[in-house]
Amino acid sequence: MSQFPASSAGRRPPRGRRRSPAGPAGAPPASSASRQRPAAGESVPAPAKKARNAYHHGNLRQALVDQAVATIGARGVEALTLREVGASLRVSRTALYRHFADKTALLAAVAAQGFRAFRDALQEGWDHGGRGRAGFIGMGRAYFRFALAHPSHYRVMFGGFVTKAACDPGLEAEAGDAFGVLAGAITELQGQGLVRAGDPMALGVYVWASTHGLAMLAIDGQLGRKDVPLDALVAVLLDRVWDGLARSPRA
Amino acid sequence: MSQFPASSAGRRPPRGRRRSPAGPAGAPPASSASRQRPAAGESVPAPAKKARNAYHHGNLRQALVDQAVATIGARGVEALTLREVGASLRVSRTALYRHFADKTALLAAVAAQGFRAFRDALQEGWDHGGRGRAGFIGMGRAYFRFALAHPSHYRVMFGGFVTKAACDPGLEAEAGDAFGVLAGAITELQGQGLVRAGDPMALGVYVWASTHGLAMLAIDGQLGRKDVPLDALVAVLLDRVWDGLARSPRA
DNA sequence: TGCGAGATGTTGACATTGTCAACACCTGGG
DNA sequence: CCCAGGTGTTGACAATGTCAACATCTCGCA
Repeated sequence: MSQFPASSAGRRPPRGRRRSPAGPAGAPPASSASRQRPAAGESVPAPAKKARNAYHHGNLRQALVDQAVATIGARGVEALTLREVGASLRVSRTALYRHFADKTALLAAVAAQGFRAFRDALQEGWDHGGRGRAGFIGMGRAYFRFALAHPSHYRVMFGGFVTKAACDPGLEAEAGDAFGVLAGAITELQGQGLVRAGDPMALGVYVWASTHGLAMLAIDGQLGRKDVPLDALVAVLLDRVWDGLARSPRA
Repeated sequence: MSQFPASSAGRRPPRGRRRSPAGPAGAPPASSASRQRPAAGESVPAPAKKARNAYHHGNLRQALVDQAVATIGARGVEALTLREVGASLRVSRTALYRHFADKTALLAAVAAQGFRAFRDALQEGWDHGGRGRAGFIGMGRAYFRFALAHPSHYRVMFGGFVTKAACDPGLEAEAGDAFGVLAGAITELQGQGLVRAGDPMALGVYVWASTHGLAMLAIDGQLGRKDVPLDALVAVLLDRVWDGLARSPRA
């Protein structure tokens, strides 16, 4: 939604109702139980933990996020409707407000879930590639694999639907973790003498920006009728990025 | 006030929705081939008869685009409301439908106007920098100057609000022109022996993706916490991109 | 010159959507 | 056992994009 004070009529003071939307949103120190998806994974089988009471859902919060992820994946963010999410879960349209402050908060949770999976994907690509040049390329390929396999989810993470800083400090941390994988890899490559010296953060931003940029251009159809196939573009880009990153060959 | 020179670029046949009952499947606007794209900022001999009647606006189409650009620049795309655009121009909320098929079409026009100014900015940076390495860096800086000066407009151009191919063939052409400046520069640099051989398209995508990625990350606040100032990131990125592009030093 | 067809603009209406308020239900801890 | 509060429900509302029907203006042509 708007990052600006709603132009519409002033919001009434949130009278007693609004339970702590900031409480569970960020990092609820009390309930570690509500936090139950540490690893990658897209869809989750029904929790089925508590025999659903027909009134209390059991784990509505996570179910809402999963449903939102599913809808977004299938039909895009713009098609996401709170009412439909509720209906899909056999729950009224406003049940969601017991778990999220508003639609943006739901999107933030969706983004956070994406960042966790994303981080794992990057890490996997780096490790699996052997943590050298091949690991770097592997990480890059994993980046594109993720972005192109879940373009809509990726857009929620990076498309400015959620303003991280303002919205959810936890989300910013998740995003930071994903970046951390990249920054760590660069530091390691520097240690191996494969990558030039320099602030790993700045170099990491270079790498991230390049991959992110190509992913976004591809997702948004900006590369439409270029005759070069996307795979080739990815390959060229990763090669060029590596060359831009590599230790200068004569010093 | 619009952010860009109010160019009343080539008038095309009005694409407004035709509500005529007999509308034969789209009623293709004849003579769309005569479309031309003058340089942004250029003023076509506009219909001199301005404010003529208070009923007919004179040049509502361009006024709508300008107003949309202004609102978007001031308060972001999400704050853009057709009703408000109309009200600002002293025109009813649906007057717009005589000139645009829907809101997306208006955004497409906004994007197209942005692409023209963008192309000119890139060209200017390239020329002004002397069409060598300095020109390349100048073009890159111009890129960021534009994106950061008009972040919301930039998002409309690149943020997937408009799906180019489907929406407006003209828009795709405008975007292609902007990219063409970059591709042309690369070709020229190859001719000068400064840039490695290879498909200029693919190399151009590499450069574009890198700059676009950093611009997007910056605009969407993804770099928030990093202590490295943005200027430094830009400088590092352009240097790295150039190195990745430069002729391999020993082959 | 006069006129009618189409371009341009207006008002009314509607479905959709996010969100709030007030209320109902359920569950766990004293 | 009982109630405080978490969880879910219905009703309502304002904002918005868009359509339909209508009003007004302009220009090309007879």
